[in-house]
Amino acid sequence: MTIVGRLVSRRDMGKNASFANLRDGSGAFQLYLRRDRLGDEPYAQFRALIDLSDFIQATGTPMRTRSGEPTLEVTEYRLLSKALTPPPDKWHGVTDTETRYRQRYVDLMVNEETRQRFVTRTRIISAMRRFLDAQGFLEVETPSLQPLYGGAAARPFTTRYNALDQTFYLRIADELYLKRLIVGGFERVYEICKDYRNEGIDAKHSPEFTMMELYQAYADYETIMRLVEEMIHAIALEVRGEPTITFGGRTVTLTPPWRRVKMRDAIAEWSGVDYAALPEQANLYAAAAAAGREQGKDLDITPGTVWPRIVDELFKTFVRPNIVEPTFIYDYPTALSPLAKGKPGDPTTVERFQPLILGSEIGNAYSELNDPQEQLARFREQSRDRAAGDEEAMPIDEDYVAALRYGMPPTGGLGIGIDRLVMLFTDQHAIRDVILFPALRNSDGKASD
RNA sequence: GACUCGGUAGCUCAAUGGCAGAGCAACUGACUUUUAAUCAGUGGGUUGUGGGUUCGAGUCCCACCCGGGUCACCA
Repeated sequence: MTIVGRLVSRRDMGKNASFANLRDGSGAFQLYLRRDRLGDEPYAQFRALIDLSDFIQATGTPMRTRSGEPTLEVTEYRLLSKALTPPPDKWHGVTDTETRYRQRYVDLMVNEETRQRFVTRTRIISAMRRFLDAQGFLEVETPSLQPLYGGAAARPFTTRYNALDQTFYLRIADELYLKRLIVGGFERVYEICKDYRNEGIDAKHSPEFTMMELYQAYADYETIMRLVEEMIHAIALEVRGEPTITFGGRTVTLTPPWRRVKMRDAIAEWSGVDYAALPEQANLYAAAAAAGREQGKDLDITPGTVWPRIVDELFKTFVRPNIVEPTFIYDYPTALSPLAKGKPGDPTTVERFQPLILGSEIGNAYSELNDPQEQLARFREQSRDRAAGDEEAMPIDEDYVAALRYGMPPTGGLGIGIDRLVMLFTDQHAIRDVILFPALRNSDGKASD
């Protein structure tokens, strides 16, 4: 029998024998090295030259020790590659968060739990791919470098495209490109890719994050709700072997159908405020502030806060913490969603929903706005907000409007934040812990340019 | 960006303003079924950086750097 791996521990017993453990991707295996089996010279060299973290290949005969541990009694070994830096403390490992992020390879080398977490991340993504592929979705690739950004409300990273001698932006979303593909005749497309938003970093936000977006022709947001609950359920079965997840000590079942609650009803139920009956900003503000006082909740609003922000704040403060079981919150105010299709006969509301699990928003979906004139009007509204100082309002994408003029079928769309989903599945409360190499400032403190 | 906690040996951590230490790792030696092996010994430090107070600073003060947390920002 021959095995290879990294030397992760050793116990030398006198001049004539050693135990050691080799680890490879499948686990660790014990070696027993005796001078009388290996020969004087090779054994002496093992003692003198082989260090922890070296990669070696060992050949020998399988045996069991007194305590019954499967062990390879080595007759021959070979150094495959040499480690110059010794590994961290064998018992305490590495706990320093900065080291774990900066030198993730050390974290992975030492902490089995970290390795497992990233394996789970990969399994979640491949389960998602399998599910979508089986549903007939076509995985596509769209540009990361875009002459015009759009598809979300966010500040972009800006860069220079030398060959084109033009300013480009790193994508904040792939939405507008994917919908161009729907116009082009693809009926089910998806893309799993990095989006980049030039904004703050905290436990739930990383400027560089992974998103899955999909678009399905001849579908609406109700179709997408069914797809989401089935997909997340399927991923749980595949990754965890059961339709549940446990996060922060709470366990929920993901079996469809999930609860469906209208945004308006949810806010009315938990805060007592019916925003649809209060179209005037001043009235809504007064009602929200009163509800906050009554329930002793601290709302982050001022008399100047715009109407849609107050609705959002009501939702965040009163509703979100109470949504534990998987739930679709649906039918959002139009002002929050410039790319979503309005509800028939109700210009104040769009066909949009967000799936919530254990208080966490794992995605965003809507019936896509496919009316070019309406879309242009919404873009112009954004453009006015932009002129008024809203840096996150979307720029007008003339070519996207031109695409819609060729006709886009009724379409349902979805975005799932992969990192947040992985956080839920792995019970992690910091997004950095599900990203292999989270962005950190230069450790020497010097600017790099 | 604000507040707050932290940064000491390769790793995990100690040290009333008074000689900078332990365990693991490394190195030397003992031990041929150990597994956090055991035992004896040795070496290892610009205490994040730069100033200041003091007879004396890891410790107190100021500025800065890096990281965590909370908040703000981010639907």
